[in-house]
Amino acid sequence: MSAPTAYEHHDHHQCIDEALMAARTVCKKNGVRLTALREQVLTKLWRSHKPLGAYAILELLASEGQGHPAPPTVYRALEFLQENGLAHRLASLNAYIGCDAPGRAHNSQFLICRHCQVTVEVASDTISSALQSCAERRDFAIHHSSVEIVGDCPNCQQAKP
Amino acid sequence: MSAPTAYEHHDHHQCIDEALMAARTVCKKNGVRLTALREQVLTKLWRSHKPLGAYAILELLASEGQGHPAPPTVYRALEFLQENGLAHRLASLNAYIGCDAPGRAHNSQFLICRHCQVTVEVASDTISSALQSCAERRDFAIHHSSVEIVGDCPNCQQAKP
DNA sequence: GAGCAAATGCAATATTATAACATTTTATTT
DNA sequence: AAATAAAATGTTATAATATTGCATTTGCTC
Repeated sequence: MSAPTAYEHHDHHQCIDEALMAARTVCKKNGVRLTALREQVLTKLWRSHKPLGAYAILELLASEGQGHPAPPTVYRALEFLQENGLAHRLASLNAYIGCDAPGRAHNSQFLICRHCQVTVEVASDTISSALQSCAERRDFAIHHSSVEIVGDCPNCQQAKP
Repeated sequence: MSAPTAYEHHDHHQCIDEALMAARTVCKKNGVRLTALREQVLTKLWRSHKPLGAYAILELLASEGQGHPAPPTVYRALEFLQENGLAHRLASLNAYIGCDAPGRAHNSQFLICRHCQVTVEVASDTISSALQSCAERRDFAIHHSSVEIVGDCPNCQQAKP
């Protein structure tokens, strides 16, 4: 019984709830505070299986009554979430997404659909070790890596072939 | 007798010249025009083994007398160079770099030094096929990918350990 | 050289992100 | 519980990156 991928129909409410629970656990363990604002931002990210831009999040917050926050508010929350492994930034999109596996070591890659933008996080050991061996061969010491694979997700391949 | 990597000392003038020759060949083959402006931008990219931001290129152009071009000028040249496989955009840096192997199919990855910014393009089959098999397993059809590995290059590891 | 397409110039503006400083909230110490 | 320190958030302004739309020029074809 593995978790459904974003492409499959699933109980999305539950999916969000689980993410929030996991986030609380991680924050407790890290001795940091998952404040209301940070939790709201994380929720926005999880409501969407698509990456959200910082300004999109900003609008979502504004549209939900919480006043009209300014950019730094969102960027700081995103920074916090990233530092604690609860969210990722997708460089090729300038957008952010909730992390699939908070708490676990982070060596993830992303499959980004160029039609529907649904984005799936994967943690492929094969890819990781390919990166590692490529770097080693060149005496390069990896600090972190960004692997973003853009293409057609299963749904969109069917839809428009 | 393989080409030197960016880390090694080498005849950089020759390195630029070769890149320009290769670019001319590619453009002829593609039936497109390597105009003066495009060639200047490509030269700027090759003068540096470090990725350059669009506005940095803009300043270099300005500082070399050619009037004071506006952003679209540079962005259009960069777009052209990318379309013809002569340059790449590094998403994680919002910066651009000359392509190492113009003409050849493009399946490249980047090793970016976080200290000196020297960036090396590699074309690892191991990585490519790892990406491919990861995607296949999820019925994802790759269109293109962005692999940017950030860390410490050989020189900088020695310098500040 | 007239006509057309491609390239460039140019002005304005959109989008993404950060800096600097004031205020508020939370936790800690007394 | 009041005083203090630390963390988080609010606010304003601005930096950095990128694009749109339209005018002009350049180079090519006939």
